[in-house]
Amino acid sequence: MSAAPEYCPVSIGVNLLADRWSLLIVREVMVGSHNFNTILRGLPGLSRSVLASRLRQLQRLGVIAQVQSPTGLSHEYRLTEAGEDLLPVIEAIGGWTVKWWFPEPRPDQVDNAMLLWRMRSGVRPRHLPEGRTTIRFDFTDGNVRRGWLVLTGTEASVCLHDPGYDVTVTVTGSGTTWHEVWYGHRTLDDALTTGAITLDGVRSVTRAFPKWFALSMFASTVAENAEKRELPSA
Amino acid sequence: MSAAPEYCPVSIGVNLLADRWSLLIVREVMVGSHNFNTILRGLPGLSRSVLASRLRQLQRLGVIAQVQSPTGLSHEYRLTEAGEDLLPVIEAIGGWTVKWWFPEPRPDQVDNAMLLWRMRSGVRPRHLPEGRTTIRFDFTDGNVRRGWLVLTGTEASVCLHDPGYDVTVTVTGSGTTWHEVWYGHRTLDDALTTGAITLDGVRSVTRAFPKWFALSMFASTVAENAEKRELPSA
DNA sequence: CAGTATCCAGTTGGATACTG
DNA sequence: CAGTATCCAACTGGATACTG
Repeated sequence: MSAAPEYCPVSIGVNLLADRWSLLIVREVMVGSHNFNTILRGLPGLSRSVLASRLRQLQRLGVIAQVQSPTGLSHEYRLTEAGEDLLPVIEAIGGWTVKWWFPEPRPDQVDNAMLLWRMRSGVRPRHLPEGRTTIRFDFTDGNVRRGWLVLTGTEASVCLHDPGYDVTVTVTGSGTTWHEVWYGHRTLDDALTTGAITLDGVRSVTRAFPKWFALSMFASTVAENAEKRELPSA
Repeated sequence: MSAAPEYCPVSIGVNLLADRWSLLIVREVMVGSHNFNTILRGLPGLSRSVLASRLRQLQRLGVIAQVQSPTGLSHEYRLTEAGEDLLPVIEAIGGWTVKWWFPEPRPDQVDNAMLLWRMRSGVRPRHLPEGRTTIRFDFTDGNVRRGWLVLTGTEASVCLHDPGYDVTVTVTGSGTTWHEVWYGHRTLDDALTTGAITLDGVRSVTRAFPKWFALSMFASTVAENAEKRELPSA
């Protein structure tokens, strides 16, 4: 902020957005976290005061807005059109990282709770039965060994303690395997046929699994890169 | 750096690249600044110590490399393939800014010297005569009132004092007009036909002006946005 | 629950002088 | 020219407690 902001699009943009949290907050809102504590939960390491300050700035920039929630009782954070327009920036950064800086996860990077949190936003309720669907994940390794994804037509939530609902499908596999699948290092098909991951429960839901369960937005890029590396020069 | 880096492409990428200078340094190298002081010159507000530190980090990241210069006497900074791959990130940020945060320049944002510096990297020597071409810019307003662009087949340099060469073409116009043209708020054609900018000198060079003189990489986007704004809803 | 206020340690970064 | 070393002021950001 010391130097006069140069009149140059890249320079201005970098000054507005390029800090440790702004884009991550935008991404978090983009994938479905719409209130303060939810955003905070999705961004480990971010402190309350910094989030508050960044939210203010992003509102000033017209990237995020506070709107009345459907109930009208409260308000929530939503992206404006300018905020949605940051998707290409986020994709470009993620795409670059995936190409140049994204090895398979080390064991200490495996965080099952965070993975469930990410999975939550990938669910496509259109391909699920009416009413509530409860998926229980049994991880055979990692920091958290069991978690629930509770899905209704409009909402997806993560529980780390038994919510008490009937379990529609139980998913078993190692946290490492799930990370590899989610981020595209390994295909779901492969993990299922080798038995690294197993699905048990209501048939219609397990069979449609790949339909309603979306992977990370970078999974296909990671997979392509892995292929290229295996075929060094065509 | 306090929190454990999350295993997520966007998060990792943001941590690696999203600071006030890294991407701007990459851009500066990309457009033709290959040594320390040249980069420094292109980035007002950046201090020597910070540049040194960022260059080290970018080398560590494999984005920039120090290579022997053609003469072999010295070395220079060049982008690696990973560095060139950051172009989409830079374009995405610049594109977003141009769409949402890029009004016409205020008078105090007009910096003719910096504009010449930017123009330097847009020159396409293919469309210029053999040998040296010297363009003199006479600005009718702004911080710097006269500047020279000295172009050879392989190099383009900026002088703020008379280099002494024969002037091939003299360009006259206000700094504000040039900013508007360069960044796409106004077309060169328009500025020439209204006489806001005039070109004098060797005919073949003036006639080919739009061929060898490239505008900012965002000029076309700025122009498109301006059009859209004039036709509110089609 | 959704933030704000306060405090303080740690880091960043600008200026300047210096070295090879 | 191409950086490095040093110094110090300013800012950042985490922790915690507090308010509506």
